[in-house]
Amino acid sequence: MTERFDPAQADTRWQAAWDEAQSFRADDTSSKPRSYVLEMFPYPSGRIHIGHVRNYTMGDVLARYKRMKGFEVLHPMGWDAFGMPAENAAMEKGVHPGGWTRENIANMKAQLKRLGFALDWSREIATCEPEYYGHEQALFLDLYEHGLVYRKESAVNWDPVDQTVLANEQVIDGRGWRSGALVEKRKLSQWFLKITDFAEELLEGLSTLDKWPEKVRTMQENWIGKSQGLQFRFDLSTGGTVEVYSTRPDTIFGASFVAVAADHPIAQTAATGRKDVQDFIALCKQGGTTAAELETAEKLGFDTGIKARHSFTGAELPVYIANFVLMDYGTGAVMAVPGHDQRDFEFATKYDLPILRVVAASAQEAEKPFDGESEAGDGVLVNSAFLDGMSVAEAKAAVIARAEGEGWGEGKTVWRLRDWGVSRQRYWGTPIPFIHCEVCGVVPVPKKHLPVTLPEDVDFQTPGNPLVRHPTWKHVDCPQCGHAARRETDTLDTFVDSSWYFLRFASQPGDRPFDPAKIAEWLPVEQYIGGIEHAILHLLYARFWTRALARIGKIEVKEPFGSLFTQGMVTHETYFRINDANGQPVYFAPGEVERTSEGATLRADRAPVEVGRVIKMSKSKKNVVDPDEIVATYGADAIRWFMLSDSPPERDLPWSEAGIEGCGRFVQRLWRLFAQHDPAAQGEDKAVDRKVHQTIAAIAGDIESLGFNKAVARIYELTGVIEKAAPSASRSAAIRSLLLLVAPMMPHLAEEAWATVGAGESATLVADAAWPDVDPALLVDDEVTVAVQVKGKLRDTLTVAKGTSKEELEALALASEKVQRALDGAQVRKVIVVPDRLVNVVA
RNA sequence: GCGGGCGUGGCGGAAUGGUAGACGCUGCGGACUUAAAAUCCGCUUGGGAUUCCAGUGCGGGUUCGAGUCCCGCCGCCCGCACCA
Repeated sequence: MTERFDPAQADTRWQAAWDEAQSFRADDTSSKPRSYVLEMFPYPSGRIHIGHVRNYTMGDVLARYKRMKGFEVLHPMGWDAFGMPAENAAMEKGVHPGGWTRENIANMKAQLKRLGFALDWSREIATCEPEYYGHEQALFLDLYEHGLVYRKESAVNWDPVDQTVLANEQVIDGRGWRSGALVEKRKLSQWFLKITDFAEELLEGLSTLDKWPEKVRTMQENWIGKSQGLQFRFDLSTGGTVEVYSTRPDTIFGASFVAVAADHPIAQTAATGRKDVQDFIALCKQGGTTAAELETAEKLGFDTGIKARHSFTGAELPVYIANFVLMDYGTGAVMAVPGHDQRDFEFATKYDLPILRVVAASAQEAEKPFDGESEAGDGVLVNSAFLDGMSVAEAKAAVIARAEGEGWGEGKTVWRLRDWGVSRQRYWGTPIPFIHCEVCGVVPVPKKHLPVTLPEDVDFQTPGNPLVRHPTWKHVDCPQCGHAARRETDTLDTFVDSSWYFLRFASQPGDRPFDPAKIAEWLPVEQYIGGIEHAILHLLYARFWTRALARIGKIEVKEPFGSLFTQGMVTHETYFRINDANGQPVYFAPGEVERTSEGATLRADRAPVEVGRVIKMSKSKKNVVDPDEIVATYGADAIRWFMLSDSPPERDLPWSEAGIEGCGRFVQRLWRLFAQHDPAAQGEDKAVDRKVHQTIAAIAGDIESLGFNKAVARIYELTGVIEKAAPSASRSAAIRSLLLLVAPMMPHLAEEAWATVGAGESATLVADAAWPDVDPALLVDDEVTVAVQVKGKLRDTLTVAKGTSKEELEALALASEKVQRALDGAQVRKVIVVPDRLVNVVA
């Protein structure tokens, strides 16, 4: 073996060897048990980001480990290739979205290959190719046939200057990002998927996902938001009624006004011939459509002059038009209870409306004033006639029972979850396979005409959807009546693409989306790994899509991801100087900066720069590092090792130059140790044997629970033990085991060393070698260290045989000089003994 | 605003309610070397000076014993339905 490990040549050599042997190709016909390891596929932005490296390294270690444990592993990769950045590039640089995307994919694929990931590239998918999205169109039509797709009006962000629909992220402070114009809400007829039909199922399914993080399940549960409430009617002074919904019918006696959405029929009626009302409604239409924006915007209202008659008290409640009430939510009208709802409280304060207390900590506090905010907590009902003295839950039930008995309302389950709007007024997405015919209405494209492909000749020089402007693409004949008709020009939300790609990975016939038998073999995904930012939307949509396909009989599996892991971000320090002219920071890249223990200086002028906070790597803050450069300098194994070291995988990982250097050093340290493998060495070293077997067992557990940082720490520990041990057969066996333990993490180093260490063994590639066996007899130590405390404070330790009796431990502890000194003659009241762990003497 | 999470040395972190700081990074000291690199060894929570005190964001509580459990704060991060 050479003196130094040379990653530059070893990396490419072993990557080629794996390719040639097709080591990581998943075999559908294998008799081995299956394991499907999947990481969230990337958007092809152009370059692999260090966060991808972390994500894919984790999956790779698990996939390689599973192979060593004898599983047939499916570990595929693909590209979430539709989306806005390609269109932005087209507008800014005049390149075609398709060309731009495909070039990015080629670059990123080469980058991934340089990292040595054990991926089955024969199953690579790009969602922007008709071979993928054509099947998606077929599935969309299947859902349509089963009544799970429909059209309705829904609001979008409209840029009145660019005459285009904006994504939420394109709206900055209520203005269009390019035009700077004030954004308006505009209603368009759009396509929806009936995810609400699955609300109950999706909620109940969460309880089966015991290998998902608790926090993700909680977030989804809250998102689905099942609530039991009362839908009821108030009589209006203008005649007729207003239908309202409340999840807190118990607080009905605290209602002091009624608020309706700006596009509620009552508001619309009130606006006829009233300029002031029309102006207010127009004001409500300003601004974006996001929940955060709506809820943080100043609460505005307009008193219509209409009164609603309170069902119990007969009080006349003013009816306001309010900007914080949403038409798509419940009935678009609410009974406002300022005392027990914060939004209502702010509104009431602003418009000087009564704030009544109907829930209090106790009956004695019925008249207690509010302390500047509403009180949403539990308590006892007060000032509420027949409800007085009840708990919130009892009062809810009582009000619902009364309303139903008297016929003015009914208990109703309402979900926060809304149907999924999938229409996008954009080019770079899956065309929605429908045709609009003046005679026949909305007609699905016959499946035999799929895929509906995107036209290539499009122009991005004008804002708006190029599909609408295209001279010929949208003009087709109606498939039913043959008359001239128009294609749907909306494309699908890219979340649809990522809602079934894991199925296509498992099976990819040419003539249909997948083969259900193959899906049954591979699914559910054993381990899914990705960012916490996908905790709700992507994961909920993928669960929905899977259940929808199961309901219409396409597949059997109901939950796509058996186990989920959400990894943290990769972060880095920021370096900047404040620009004197405008007070804004000017950022510098890590490569431009010399870091010292005291601070940092700019290489260019040797003058200091500020060291800013450690934050998520982002181009705008320039705190990014390029994985390719790291691989070129330190090799793939060093960057992989860094990704696994130190930080728990679910937490953020701060990148540091010193850290990667340390990883590079450790690769060489292992190489030197592997070179000491001596098959002829004789003699047994029980301590080394024990350490090795304990480490093998522990690391297997660490990898299976994705505790990579712990596995790394154990490898450091074992390395230290082997280095210090005298030569023996045990030591040589330990070196061989260590090599196998690091093989999933540092596969190139492991292959290079295996050529020597594993010479003559059946597996010629370490990629095909088996995980080392554990001798259970070697897992237990025969001696243990027991802590001795006096009144909970450590005073001594005892080294005793494992299993020493309670009585003996107590005697030994009391005999300790240190214990006696700490007791200082005090009377021993009690001795707590936990065998093999500790003795606590209580005085 | 609403929902979810996190908080331990100079830094990343470890610790089934049972010895807080494993392991790594940095820094400092030493060995080897003509020298450097590489490598190896030691020290590295604070205070007090020998075996003591304090300490896991802050304030309370439960317990023989709390980083871990409970209550109330503070700070930071993620998501909020058209970013992916």
